[in-house]
Amino acid sequence: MATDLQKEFCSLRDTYIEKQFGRLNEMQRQAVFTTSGPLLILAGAGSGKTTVLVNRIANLIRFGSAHGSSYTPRPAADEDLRALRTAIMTGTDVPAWLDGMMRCEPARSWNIMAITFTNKAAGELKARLRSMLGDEEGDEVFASTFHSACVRILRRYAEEIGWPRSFTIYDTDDAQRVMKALYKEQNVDEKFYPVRSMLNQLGRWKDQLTAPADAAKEAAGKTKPELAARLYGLYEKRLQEAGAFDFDGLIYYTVRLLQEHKEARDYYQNRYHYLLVDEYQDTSVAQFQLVSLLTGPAQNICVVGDDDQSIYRFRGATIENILNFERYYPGARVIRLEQNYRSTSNILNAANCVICHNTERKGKTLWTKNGEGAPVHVYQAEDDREEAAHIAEVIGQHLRAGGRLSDHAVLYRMNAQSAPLENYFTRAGIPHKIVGGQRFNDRKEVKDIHSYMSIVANPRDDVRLRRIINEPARKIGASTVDTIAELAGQEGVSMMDIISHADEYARLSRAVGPLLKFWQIYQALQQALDTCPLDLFAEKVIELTGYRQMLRQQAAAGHREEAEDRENNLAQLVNNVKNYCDTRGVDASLEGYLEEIALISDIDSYNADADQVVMMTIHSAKGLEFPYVFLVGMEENIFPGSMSLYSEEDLEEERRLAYVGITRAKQELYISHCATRMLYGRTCYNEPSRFLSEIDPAYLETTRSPALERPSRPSWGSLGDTVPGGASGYSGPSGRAAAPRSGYLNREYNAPARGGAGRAPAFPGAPAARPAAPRPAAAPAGARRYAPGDVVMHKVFGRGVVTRVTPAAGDLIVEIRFDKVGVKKTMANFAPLTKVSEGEA
DNA sequence: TTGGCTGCCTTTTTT
DNA sequence: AGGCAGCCAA
Repeated sequence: MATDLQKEFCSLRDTYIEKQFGRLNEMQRQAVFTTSGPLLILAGAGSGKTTVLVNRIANLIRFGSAHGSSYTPRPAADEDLRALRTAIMTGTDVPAWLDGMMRCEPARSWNIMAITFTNKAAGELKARLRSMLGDEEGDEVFASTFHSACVRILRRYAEEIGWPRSFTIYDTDDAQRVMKALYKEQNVDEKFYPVRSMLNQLGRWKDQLTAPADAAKEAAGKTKPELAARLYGLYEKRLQEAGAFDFDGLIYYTVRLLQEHKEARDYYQNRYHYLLVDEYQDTSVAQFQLVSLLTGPAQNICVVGDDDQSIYRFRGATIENILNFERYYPGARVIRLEQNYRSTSNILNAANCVICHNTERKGKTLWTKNGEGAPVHVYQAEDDREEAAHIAEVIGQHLRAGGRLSDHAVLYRMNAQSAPLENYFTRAGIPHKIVGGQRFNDRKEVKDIHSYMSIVANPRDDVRLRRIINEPARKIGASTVDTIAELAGQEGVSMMDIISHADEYARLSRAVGPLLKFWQIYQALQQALDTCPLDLFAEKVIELTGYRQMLRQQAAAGHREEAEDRENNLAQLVNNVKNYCDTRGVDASLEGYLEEIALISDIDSYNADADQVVMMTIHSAKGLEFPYVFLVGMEENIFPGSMSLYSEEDLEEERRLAYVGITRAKQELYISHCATRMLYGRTCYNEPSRFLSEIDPAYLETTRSPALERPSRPSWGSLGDTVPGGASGYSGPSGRAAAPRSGYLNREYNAPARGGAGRAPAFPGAPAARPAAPRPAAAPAGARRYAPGDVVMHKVFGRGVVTRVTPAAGDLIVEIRFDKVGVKKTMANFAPLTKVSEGEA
């Protein structure tokens, strides 16, 4: 029986704990104080879910389930109450001797596991835990991505399920190579069943935990599924032989391991008492199963997600996980976080309007105490180029008013849309960064060198071996490689084993020279690994394999630009290895490095600090926020994409994507669409997106391009205003100069390759052979010449004075000191620049 | 075996 | 438009 003193102590303790989390709103606090049992937090965009996660972990560690309980480890004394009251009043921590009474069944930090989807999210979580709990305690919480968590588990138990401890991780490209090899062996026609869709199918099976045998049963009698199921079995076998997992395999086999091996299961269930899962709406069946296996009977599982932001259904995410959470876990608590701290109400209302049109959702309406803000700007552009110009102009206005470039993000549906924007931005001299698209580690030369490094770490890795055995060319052709593979298959050894005694096989006699030479190179690499630090090893790989020499030759043979680029990328690779060594110190290992690069992506290295406009797909932008967001290409066939127009489910996913895009904006949102656009080399006329018409016009402010107000005028009629004298390219005095290679202007130097031709289009996409005739008088021939002292008007940066002019690559680099935004460099032929007055020559 | 040319296809993609 | 795969000629 609790004494009155104890009761009072508990109530004061509640007050104290509440105050510790006083900056949270009521719903957030409820989420934090629900410490045990299954909990589903439906967290709307911008509702502070990371804050909730971090605070919930902090509460688990500092107070456990003390809040709202009547537990005290010993009878409370007057002195205890007094100290507690003081702490509450002064806002200080309780004295150490009270610590024991403040907590009930607290968790230790190493008993907590938090799983996210991206390295970036995991990193952010870790950083915030460190700052809340202190470095030491914060680091002890296991926060990682699904995939790294699985790698960690498999590194411990892989042998239990027949994989080597030092397994390799295959990316999509590796997987494709395996599948293509299988197609060849099995005489499957790629046109009958494209490799991509085949791999998608296998991925879906793995996401759904369907084993090859079950897939075969399910597929019986249907030609295509039967083929897929057969290849599924072969593919998995092939990967096991290579000692590799693909991305889906990492999850799939971890689940299998935990299902089948009690010891492994018990280990993790005893180790982790509390599980938290972020972005739960993006989990697959397999990931759900993984989580529930790790949770064990205690069911202390907390998942955070937003069904309205589920945008990876196409990759196996099942929105049902979130919709059915309560069915899986009877008695689960559901808490909705609907207060938004990010956006203005106009932006939020627009987002709500759009998402309301979906039927498959839990239902949730975001609101905010932030003001109404500006209406959502909708701009109808003439074409994609003019859309870019308009965005640049708006950014320019903000800059002149003191805004920062990095406050602006341009978001699009697909990577292909970045090209016209990027063109305009580089030419106008607007610093920008494209996130996503071709990743550094996906570049051919980088992948090649990594493949060499992989086969040193894992000689069984036939896929990577095939990749580089003739790269650079060493007279080991496809037929030789096939023979080796066949021999390896017959003898049940790896291809490298065959190569190491190539001279013993009559069938390889023709290629025996090159093969033994390759074997020598391989041995030299192994030796280099044993004797050098890792970064030097990487350097030696580039050298010993002849890769550098090959690039040098290509450079000499007239591909200088490309070959130099590649060599620079390899230098960067060596740099990355060095960085890896520096951060890992004595723990650095080849396997560790390869694992890291396999699991890291472009968005992870996105750094919001650099003052640049960011451009990325909406998918990549999930989880990010920006004061000013431009949502471009809001057109039917683009957004929603033409592939999704005929399926209600796909359309709903597109709509969620639109919702994600809209809710990235904090202060102002600019949505634009074009009357005309170039897509796949074809001119398209797309209607404005249906998502636009779903928004109540009360939240919108619509403007059109001036060019569209005069529909009879040819479209280029307006170009002259923005690009004076565009047609008469000034060619640098001596034609092409060597391109300097620094700064954000990098790509511009290459751009005007058509340089001195005199008929170069003002912009890509502008009519190429436009005669000099219909151009406004404001742009006389020769307007492209600038001299220091000239006063110019730039469409984005405003008024400025030319400080320096340098000829380069058939164009002029004009350095201008702008009144409002400081010194910038632009290209004379392409910048939206007008001369106001001549300087003193 | 290599390289060049032609013809095809084109979403999104945290890992 | 552009990147890639596949085919053919040397």
